[in-house]
Amino acid sequence: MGVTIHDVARAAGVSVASASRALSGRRKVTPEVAERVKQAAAELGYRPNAVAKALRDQTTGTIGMIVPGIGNPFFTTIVEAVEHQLQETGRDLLLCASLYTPEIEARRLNTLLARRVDGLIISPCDFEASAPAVLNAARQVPLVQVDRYIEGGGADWVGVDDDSALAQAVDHVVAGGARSVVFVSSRLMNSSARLRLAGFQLATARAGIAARSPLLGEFTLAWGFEAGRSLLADGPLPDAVVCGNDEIAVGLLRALRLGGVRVPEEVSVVGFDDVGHAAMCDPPLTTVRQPVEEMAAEAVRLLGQVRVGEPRAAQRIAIAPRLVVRETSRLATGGTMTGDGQEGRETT
Amino acid sequence: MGVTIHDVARAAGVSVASASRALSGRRKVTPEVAERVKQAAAELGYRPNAVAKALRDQTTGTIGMIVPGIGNPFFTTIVEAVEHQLQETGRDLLLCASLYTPEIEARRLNTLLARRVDGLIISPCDFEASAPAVLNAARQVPLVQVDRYIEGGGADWVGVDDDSALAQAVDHVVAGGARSVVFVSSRLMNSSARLRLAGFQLATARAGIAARSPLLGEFTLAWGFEAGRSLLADGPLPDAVVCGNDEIAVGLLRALRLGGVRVPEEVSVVGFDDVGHAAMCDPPLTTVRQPVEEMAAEAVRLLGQVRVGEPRAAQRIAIAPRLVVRETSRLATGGTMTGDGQEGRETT
DNA sequence: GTGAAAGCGCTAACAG
DNA sequence: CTGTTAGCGCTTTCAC
Repeated sequence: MGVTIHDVARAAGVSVASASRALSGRRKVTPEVAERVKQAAAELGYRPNAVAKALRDQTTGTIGMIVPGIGNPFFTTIVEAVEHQLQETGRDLLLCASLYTPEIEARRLNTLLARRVDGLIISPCDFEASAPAVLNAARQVPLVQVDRYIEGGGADWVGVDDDSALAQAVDHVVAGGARSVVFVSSRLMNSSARLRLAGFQLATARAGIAARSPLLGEFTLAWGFEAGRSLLADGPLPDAVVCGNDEIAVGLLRALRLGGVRVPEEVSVVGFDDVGHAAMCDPPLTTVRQPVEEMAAEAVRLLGQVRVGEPRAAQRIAIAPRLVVRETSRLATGGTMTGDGQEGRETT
Repeated sequence: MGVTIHDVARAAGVSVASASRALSGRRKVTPEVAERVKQAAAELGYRPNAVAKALRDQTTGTIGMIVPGIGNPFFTTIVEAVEHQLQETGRDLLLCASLYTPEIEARRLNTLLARRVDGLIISPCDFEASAPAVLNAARQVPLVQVDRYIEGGGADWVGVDDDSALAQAVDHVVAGGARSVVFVSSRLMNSSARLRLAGFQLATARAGIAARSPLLGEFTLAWGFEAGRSLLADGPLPDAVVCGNDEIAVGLLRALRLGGVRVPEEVSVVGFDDVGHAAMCDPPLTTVRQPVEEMAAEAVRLLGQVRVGEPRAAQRIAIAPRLVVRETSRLATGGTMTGDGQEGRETT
């Protein structure tokens, strides 16, 4: 470690200024000088110091990202997509997990700000408690929220259109003959949980069917499993269960299976996200696919638009999702699907 | 953005040196000065510039991590564990995905080196092709490999004891009565695939049972599904299938189910990793649990031991895994397990 | 086209 | 205990 541009300049017999110009190519130098410098750099194994460059340029080429947890496959997918988007523009991702805790989240925000990230992409863990830290960060650096957001609408956001999503899910099970349907999701500390519940209630009201009181816990396999058991224990089963995410749906499926309930013959189940293993559980899960790549692309694009200190209306971009029909839901015709379990039939 | 330590010093009526000392607390200042400085910093909303500090200190407090892909839940888990370990010591994670491509991997290594990470944790995607770039990086900065490693043994590594893992898996299905068993895994471009196949062959030889020729593809759900189909197509089924990871196992399970094969009555299936949804698939998967937290802790600890340029024998730490028996494998007694599907019975 | 020098923000000598 | 100053490695005026 430790060959600097001074070493390169000396070896090439030019000034550091010329060396810098030759290496960056952003300014004219004699071809002969350029050649000599590049040669020297290669021979010495010169590697530009990004830290020094960052200090000088006041820009790090680094984007900070904070998600509640990397264990949740949905967040994983979105991290992956964002990382991919950033590659395109030569930037790197500084990744943090808030572990679903506003205090940790605030701390992570501070260290990212201290590291002078050029922008921040965050899925705030708590609708209310996350707000102060997020708004404060947004004052310092371009910030866009993904999936979850904070109350008050003070910062840009890109996510899915939950109303559309839930309407598709509810209409689908209703078309399959469901007359009573229950929603199993997370407690309402985050925006996704709130929006999805609201969307569900709207959709069931519009469809004129009985929405039993929702079961609210966490976005986890374990909660889905538990909810499934309590459904089994608490009297007559609903015709359909709509879930707040796929993890819940998979856990629920497992509980129903253990309880001897046939899906979809007795109960239809619909998930949300379409994570990788949704197509491989048994039966393959009917779910609402989040447009993750689009969301990531949109988030990165938005990030480039934001100018700190330039007052401008906060953008909210809700992308319409698509229902992917697999085999946990009854079809309108009354039959069930067959297939190889890999690809579902998609609604148009 | 832009309140510096100079601003704080001026506001407090002291020199930048005193301000720095007061803020860091690493040197004596009058309590009264300390108070004034802290007050001024708070009022101005001063946030130390980590980039400047890094340039000055020649250390960034940043660890780079490169994994083949974030889509694979095993890597996700390990990233999560490493991130968690780093938090403890106030360091941050610069995360990259190589997308299973040595060229991209080499490029990512270079940018991490340019960013002057204090250390590197990598799971090299290719046993051979990854070697030059990884060894070169190891020459510049402390580097430890996790899970996968490169040929030649030139760099530190921490992972699982694959021989022990496969022995446990094979012995378990043999105890359950299996006389023929096939191994479904990834092609041999990475060390995990090689070691696991070797471990499998060793274990079957020792057990004196028929190991049919292995099916080698990728560590994905899709490959597991495909392998399952070809097993169904290609004549008599084996008594047991041991898989290179859980993704493969879950895909395979699905294919067998579609083919009308009962698991574990007709075929036992064993996975590898014990990722989150292994307990929730149907039936819950018997698998070998990777000690991910220990691996991450060990990797971070090792990183602290390495001194670049100090020649020292490369460490190789193989942690023994544990077989988690769930319901895809026949037990020695000939029966199958029952349970809530959440926790498996663990071997001691 | 090239070089000298300033300066990004910070901390650690080094004097006082 | 406090202040002044050098310098981390880089790019970019500003003169020549």
